[in-house]
Amino acid sequence: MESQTPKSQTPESQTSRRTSARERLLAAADELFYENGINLVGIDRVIEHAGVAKASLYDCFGSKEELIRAYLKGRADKRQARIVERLAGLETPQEKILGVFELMAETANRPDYRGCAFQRASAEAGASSIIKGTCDESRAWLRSQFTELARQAKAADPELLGQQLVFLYDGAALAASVDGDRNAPRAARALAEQILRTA
Amino acid sequence: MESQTPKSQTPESQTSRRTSARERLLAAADELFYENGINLVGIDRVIEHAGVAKASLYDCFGSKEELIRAYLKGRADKRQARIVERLAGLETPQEKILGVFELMAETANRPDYRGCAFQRASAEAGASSIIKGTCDESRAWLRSQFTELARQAKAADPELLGQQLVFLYDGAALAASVDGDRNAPRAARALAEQILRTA
DNA sequence: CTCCGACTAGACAGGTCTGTCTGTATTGAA
DNA sequence: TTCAATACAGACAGACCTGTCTAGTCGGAG
Repeated sequence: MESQTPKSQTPESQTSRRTSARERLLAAADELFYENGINLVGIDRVIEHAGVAKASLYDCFGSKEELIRAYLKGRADKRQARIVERLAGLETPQEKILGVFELMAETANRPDYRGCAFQRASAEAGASSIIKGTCDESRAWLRSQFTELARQAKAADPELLGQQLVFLYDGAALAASVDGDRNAPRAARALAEQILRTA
Repeated sequence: MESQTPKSQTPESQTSRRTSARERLLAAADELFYENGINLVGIDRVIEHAGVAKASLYDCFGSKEELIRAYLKGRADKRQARIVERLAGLETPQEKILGVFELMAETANRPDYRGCAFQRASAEAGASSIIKGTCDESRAWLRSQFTELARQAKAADPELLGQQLVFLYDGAALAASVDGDRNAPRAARALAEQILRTA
């Protein structure tokens, strides 16, 4: 332990406080942005909720837009991981497709559910291609999952079925949040099941 | 023509300029709010685009929120009239249901299409129950139309089918605007047709 | 002709927003 | 101990926002 790799030790402990501030900022941003919308939440509210200085925010992220991007990327990664994990436990492509809707039903039942973060951010993002691009990525991933599962289910037109399943997913998420219709994901699941049966 | 009804003539000519200012404001609001979102468009841009003084705006509407409400109400009325007119020319409830999706396909093909105004306003509206309420009204009306048509089509569960048709409608509108998927309404129509056939 | 209601132009107040900057405290490493 | 990095608190600038207010213009009705 003399002085083998003195440089490789520093980054971890050096960044311990930095990541702490960064993580607190991300957690606060996630909570506030998702709850109230990205445009109605100012920087000051975020740093106050995170218990962090304003300068730290701009050291870590550089701009509000970049903080929003990081918030959306975190949401996207978490949703993707949830879906992948759920699908891994299921056998047939039909079960997997329905599994996505069941997962949404569970998520939508949580009291802090406010709908799909990417739908809302897309609606709020004006000319910011950074924000819109992050949303598009996540949407494209979900659609490709549905399309691939439709292909495995030997659908006549997997692209079309994938597209239609996204309609159901988006429509149910919207109804669950905007209309407060907690049963929406189950109704969407029921329709997906019907489609898969007749297809 | 001596002096029969001097009082009943005045209101029309008196309000001619007022309505003109009001209509110009509404037209400008419709264009700017729909194109850019209600939160990203300031009062100054609206009055400049309308060629109207700021005081006139506050004389006519009293607040930005009320202007937004009027803009949404106008959109709601126009959409409702379009749908009612289209349905009147169709015979069976099945045709009528599909007619709503055909109407959306036509609307979504217009170059200035930016998706459903109520979806976007709902996402942007924070705590404003006035704005949210106006959106909810229009959404509820569409859903009741679908449900009623489903009942006429002798669906086993008209409420459920109406709900599911709204999923398709919302999902297609979202895909058409957010993903730029111009074919989305036709894909939604195709699925609606399939559901109606098997039901 | 005179008055009144609608409209215009634009200054102004008071607030919020993002982003920058100064200066200080802590902490681990050399 | 000394140095550098990290984070802190908070003032500040500059822009933008909504909403109010003053003052003046104009057309039509009495």
